[in-house]
Amino acid sequence: MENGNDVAFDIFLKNFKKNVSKIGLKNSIQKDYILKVLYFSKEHLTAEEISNKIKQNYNVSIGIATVYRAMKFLNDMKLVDLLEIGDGIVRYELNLSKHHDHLICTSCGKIIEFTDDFIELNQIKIAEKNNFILKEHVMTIYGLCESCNE
Amino acid sequence: MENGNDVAFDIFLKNFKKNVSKIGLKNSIQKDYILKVLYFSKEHLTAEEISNKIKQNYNVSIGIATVYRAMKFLNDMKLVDLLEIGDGIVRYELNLSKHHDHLICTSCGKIIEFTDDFIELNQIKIAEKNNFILKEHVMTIYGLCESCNE
DNA sequence: CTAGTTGCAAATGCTTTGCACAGGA
DNA sequence: TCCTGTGCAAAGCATTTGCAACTAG
Repeated sequence: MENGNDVAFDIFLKNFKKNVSKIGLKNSIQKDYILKVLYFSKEHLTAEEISNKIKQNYNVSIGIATVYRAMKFLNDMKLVDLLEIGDGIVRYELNLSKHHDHLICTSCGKIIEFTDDFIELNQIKIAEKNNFILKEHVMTIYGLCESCNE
Repeated sequence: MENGNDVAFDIFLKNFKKNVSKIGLKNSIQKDYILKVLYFSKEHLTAEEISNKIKQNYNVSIGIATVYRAMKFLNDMKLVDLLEIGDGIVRYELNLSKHHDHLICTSCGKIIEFTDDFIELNQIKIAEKNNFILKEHVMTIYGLCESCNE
């Protein structure tokens, strides 16, 4: 999958490149690899991990500064979400599907995603009640996962 | 208030000191001032701000390292909660009342606290559904506050 | 050709830590 | 006295930035 062809990813990448061009910016092989790694990774990766995976999987070296700049760019484009789990290192994930939140194991660091329609609805009410124009929300639940609780 | 007497705070501080002694550790004037500032501040303060406020309000200088060490200590004692709003600087608040969440204005940085029983209940269900032993949760809603939306 | 992009290294800025000294118990 | 807490400065680390070289359009 990662080294072969994936039609969905190809379409996604093509679309991304088109949008980049549309706003007058330039595409690069580096951004392609970064998106590829984010797309095929189910995990929430740090900048360091993204760089390492590109090296491992494709034997291409990308400067860490480039990764950080790409993440900022992708975040501005609303294509990437940031996740802070409290250890001072920002993790990134592609924002392809609908909004979801996270369940984090405080013992092993495992991250599980979940979606909850009630929370999605509730945040609107809370924002309204406080006269806020809602933008987004982050909900993170901390606990012990099944394995760590044995 | 801040320079006068506040019975509630005095009791709180006395109790804190008793607990510190109970676990065989030592009290210090520095921790007293740090707690005092946290107690009377309605805001969520950074380590730097805590140190500055102590200097301004009481004309006492406390090393920033001491503040960080105190925050870690107070956090371990579950007396202080950390708040990360995404700018890379950790903010602290005394955890005296029941759990609450935050509404943050992405324009001016204003922080409003709110409590929502539904969210409190819902997190339990979500944790259970994923076989997690619930510890705590953090919910943060981002948006534009009234003033910033004019 | 021209402006955005990359890579490296240096700089930044928050937080932590080593160590000598001060000060609670 | 003994051991923890403090203060300072240095170290650590993730992230950002300056700049020269590179490259897409």
